[in-house]
Amino acid sequence: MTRASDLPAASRRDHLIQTAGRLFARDGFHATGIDKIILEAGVSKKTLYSHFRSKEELILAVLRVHDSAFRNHFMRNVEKNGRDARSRLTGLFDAAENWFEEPGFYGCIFINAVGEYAQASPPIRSACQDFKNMMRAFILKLCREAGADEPEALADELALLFEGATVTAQVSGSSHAARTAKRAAQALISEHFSPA
Amino acid sequence: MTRASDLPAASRRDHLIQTAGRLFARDGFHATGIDKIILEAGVSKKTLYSHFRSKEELILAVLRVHDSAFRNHFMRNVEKNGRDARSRLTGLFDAAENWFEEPGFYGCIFINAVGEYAQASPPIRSACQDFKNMMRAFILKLCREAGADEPEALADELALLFEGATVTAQVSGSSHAARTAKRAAQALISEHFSPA
DNA sequence: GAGCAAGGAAACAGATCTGTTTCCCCATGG
DNA sequence: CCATGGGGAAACAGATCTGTTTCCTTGCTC
Repeated sequence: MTRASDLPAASRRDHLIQTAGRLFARDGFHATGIDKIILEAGVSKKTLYSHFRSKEELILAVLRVHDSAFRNHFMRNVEKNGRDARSRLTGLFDAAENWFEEPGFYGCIFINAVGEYAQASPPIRSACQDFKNMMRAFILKLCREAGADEPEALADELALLFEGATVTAQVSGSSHAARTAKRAAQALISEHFSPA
Repeated sequence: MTRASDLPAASRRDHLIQTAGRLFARDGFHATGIDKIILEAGVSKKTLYSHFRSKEELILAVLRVHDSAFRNHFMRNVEKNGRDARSRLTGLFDAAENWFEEPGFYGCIFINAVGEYAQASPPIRSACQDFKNMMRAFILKLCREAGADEPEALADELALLFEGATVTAQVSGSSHAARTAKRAAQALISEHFSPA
């Protein structure tokens, strides 16, 4: 068990964000009360509110941290396992499969956040849009590096497959959608390269 | 304004489901209190609880009604606008575009429900899985009627595109994803037919 | 007109929510 | 040894949540 009281303030902040993120992902945002978060994190309410002005600010911090952490982890995974640029494109969906099979996978936290806060909190909605834009930019970079004919069009299509696989994995509770997406991606990719 | 008090009991039930569904879709499930629902529906709390044992039961009723209503509406739209069986496959995404452009579009209510209740309420999760299975079955039927080579595989792929477009439209607030999905679908479909 | 049933309005109960404040402990530095 | 300050525990405030109950009005039927 992590002893939060032994940590310096900066780490305690990270620890809170980590804990809150896990609970938000698993149970949802409204369903996760502040009391549950501080209990799980082993921290007092006073400490939480010394780091975050409100629950909304904590949610935003969770989303920001998760944004960069997930993208780092995911991009590294894709870049490492793909030999050439083109195989990295299908590698997107191998990385997705790994993600879906992680024990703490409850779908994309940004999509869930939009479902709960799209109308109530524009900043939260913006954070989610930012994430999707960054992911799309990463896919686009891969498409360019692979030399696709219309990289923008291909990136949009692959991003759709990725979203679809994520949601389907969340609802079904199975990672099988990743394989379907990969198969579809292969077909789409081969259409976006001039005949060698 | 609909005068709820003038309606027979059966219609009042429908009216409550309709109203609750609109609020759930727009603001989320936890964020929509019973008080807001009865205020908007013009009905007393006593009446609501005479029709539904609990909020969860109301949510389940909303999901069940929305399931059949949406599928009816959507299937009719697809069947009507597609001349031949194959054009009905791409027509899926024309219907999606229409859906995304409706004023009250806030994404797929089932996906949002899973985000909020996957862990807390197995019945709600089941209702969402049922919906996704029915949609997949409809797409599969279209694939078979069109004479696709591997209808199951194609149906899975098109369903992924459909999910991806829905989520992307929700997060971005634009219906553009429907066109991207249609373009990708055309490529996938052409691969699933033996060369004429 | 009398009786009856449905439903609205609103009080109520009890839990839970976010966020603030108080009090106390304890470690650290002079 | 003492002062200071960070943080835990918990009370507190005030709002809001689900769900129940009470009381009253209204309209329908006999």
